Amino acid sequence: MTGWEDVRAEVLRRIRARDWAPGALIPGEEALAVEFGVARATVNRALRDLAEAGLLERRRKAGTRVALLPVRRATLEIPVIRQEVEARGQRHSFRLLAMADAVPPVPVASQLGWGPGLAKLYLETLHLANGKPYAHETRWLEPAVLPDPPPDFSGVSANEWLVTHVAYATGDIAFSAEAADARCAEVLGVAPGAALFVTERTTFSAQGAITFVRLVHAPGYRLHTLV
Amino acid sequence: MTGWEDVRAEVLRRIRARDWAPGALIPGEEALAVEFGVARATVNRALRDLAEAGLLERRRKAGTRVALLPVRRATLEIPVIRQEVEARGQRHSFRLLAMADAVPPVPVASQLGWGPGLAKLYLETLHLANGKPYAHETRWLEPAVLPDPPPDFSGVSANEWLVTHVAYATGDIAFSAEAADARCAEVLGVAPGAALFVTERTTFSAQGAITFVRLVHAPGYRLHTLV
DNA sequence: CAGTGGTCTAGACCACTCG
DNA sequence: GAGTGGTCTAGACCACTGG
Repeated sequence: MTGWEDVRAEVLRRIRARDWAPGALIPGEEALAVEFGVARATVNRALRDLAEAGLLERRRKAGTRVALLPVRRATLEIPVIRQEVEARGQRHSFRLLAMADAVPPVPVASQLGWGPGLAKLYLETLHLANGKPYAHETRWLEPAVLPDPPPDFSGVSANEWLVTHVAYATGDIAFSAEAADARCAEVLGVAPGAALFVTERTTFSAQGAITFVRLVHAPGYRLHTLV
Repeated sequence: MTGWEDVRAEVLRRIRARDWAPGALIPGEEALAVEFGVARATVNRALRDLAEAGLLERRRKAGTRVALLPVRRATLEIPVIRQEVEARGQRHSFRLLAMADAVPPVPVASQLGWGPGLAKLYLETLHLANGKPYAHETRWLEPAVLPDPPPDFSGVSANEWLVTHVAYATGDIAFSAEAADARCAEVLGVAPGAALFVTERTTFSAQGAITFVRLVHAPGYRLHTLV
């Protein structure tokens, strides 16, 4: 009946009830373990969870404090586009619009740590949901990560091939709102200047930068947190 | 030398190296504990972490499998606006543009489970960074959560008051791109139709809905994940 | 129903850091 | 230096769920 989730719930209750005010030091793990009648490891698990959520601040020797200004932490799921479309009950397809060796623009190259003037693989893909434009993908890809012969990106989207073959890399994701430029407007079938949701991702492996991808979503796209 | 992070690193290496292919069953905790020469709890901690990151799928009795299409999970930090502005090295200020009792529009009321026709508190705030428009906040607030007398929202932004006084509630966050309407354009000083980044949050406590807030950010706003 | 992960315990040592 | 959280261990029981 008294598991770590119960401990977490009780601690959370005390925080909300301001039994423990923001900024205040709360009792140590040992004391709480005695009070709740559980092992210290159980208390530790509960407090660690609340700390990860941003509600507590823990430091050795200094003890555990209630966060002064709790930073909301939210988790997003970024699925493969095919999954995303199919989760909406629609049929996913895509068209490879362009594929070429080319020198990436300086901002892209510098962000990925690619030397200036080096040619990389450029891919432009239009994703469709039930045959209607869903997202416009432009991608720069380190050709060294590809096998020989390279995969057929007109049969498998680069998006999906990378996830399953160069998986589990680290990276950075940024979201913004941008006005549709001429190319996006044409491809997505919207008016130039329309407000579009943009996702930009850089992906690194231990060997270096793998890819930079920019996804411009069709109007109406919303990104949702879990819970 | 052999902690749970070492175990996680080694498991991650095997996944990346495809020693364990996507979809494949990996050895049980007991077996791995023996192999690595650690306690089962240590293996458990490592595998649980990888499962939370979306790289493994664990089910009792069925065992642990490498995720077929690893869904990228990203964590965002949503700070209080004042912190956000100050983190950029700018000075935060705000102006309370409107405050009134009013009946929220039907979509808002229904999303929050508020009965139709009930009046709530409406707040409209402009946040400034170094005196320049930063974000336009429109908020519907359950008046029952306010103390008597209510806080002075022209002195403390509702954003910040709520975080420190009704903190630690659950909720839902959505992001989208929208064209500036006349009001936003005027307040933020941009052209009507400009592409703006919009954050919408609903917040619930155990007692029910607390608030719905819509933040329209000035152009150039980018939302970034942590690593 | 049997196997796997999920959790708890009691004790221990360690790492960090505050005073 | 000493107090606090971070982690490990060995063993145990439990909960879920696949076959």
